[in-house]
Amino acid sequence: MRYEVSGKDIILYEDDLVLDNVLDTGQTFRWDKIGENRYFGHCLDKALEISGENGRFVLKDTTEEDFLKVWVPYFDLETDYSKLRELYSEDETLKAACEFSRGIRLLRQDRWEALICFIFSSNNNITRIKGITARLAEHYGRFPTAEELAEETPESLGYLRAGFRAKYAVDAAKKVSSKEVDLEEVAKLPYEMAKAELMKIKGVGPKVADCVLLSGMYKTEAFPLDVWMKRVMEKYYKDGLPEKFFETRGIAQLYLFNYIRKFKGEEK
DNA sequence: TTCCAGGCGTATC
DNA sequence: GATACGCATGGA
Repeated sequence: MRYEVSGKDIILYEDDLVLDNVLDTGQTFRWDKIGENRYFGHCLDKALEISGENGRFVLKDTTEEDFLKVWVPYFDLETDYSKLRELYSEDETLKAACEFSRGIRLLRQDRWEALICFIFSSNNNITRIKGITARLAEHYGRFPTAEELAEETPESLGYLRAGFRAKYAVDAAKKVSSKEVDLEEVAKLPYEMAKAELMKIKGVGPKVADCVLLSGMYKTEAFPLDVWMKRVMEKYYKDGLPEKFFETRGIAQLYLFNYIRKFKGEEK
């Protein structure tokens, strides 16, 4: 990764980044595609328009300070994914998935934002999840804090049209704001303990917890098993994923998920 | 109309 | 601990 300041913009040079494979694959629900290789979205209250392809990107109207403090960590630009892919290439399926899903990265999202967004993701589709989170942020003019959301009720959140998930969001807000579930502390716990803590929140089961642990707390052992990943496991890993991938299986999951959903999905 | 969407809580065995 | 079922909403 290298970059330069160009007027009000930042120019980013990074060969290992494909926006469609990072911002439009169900890892985050806070970005909209506004053109070919062009997205507008948020990390908490920070908004950004990013565009580009083939290793060159423009972060529009971005200070160098925001770039270094917010977007470098968010896009995980300090991690060398080629070393991971080298490891993954020892496995035939993972190798194919990596070749298909070029430029995937694990987003380092805000913990609280990830928790709420993935609560809204359960038994839901990406378009609706984006709509719900957009209405939530629009209502407050920014992404609400846990304290603010804890004042709400499932009824007062009716405008979200989140269905049965509204009560889960309120429960999460109450437990997080009261520190019954202290996200700062949870992030420090080892994977299994952290997962158990998150699952104290209603609406947070194994899958949602793993998504929050992976993209909200960067625990790369977290391995979200949804319907698509269950198909992957049945088809390619009947005896389980090889042990050598355990520590980073969450990132392997990103490649496999995109592979089965976009590529194998089209084959029917 | 019916089915499904990156699941989860609850009841039941 | 495993399995079945309902759940709000909206697009296909």
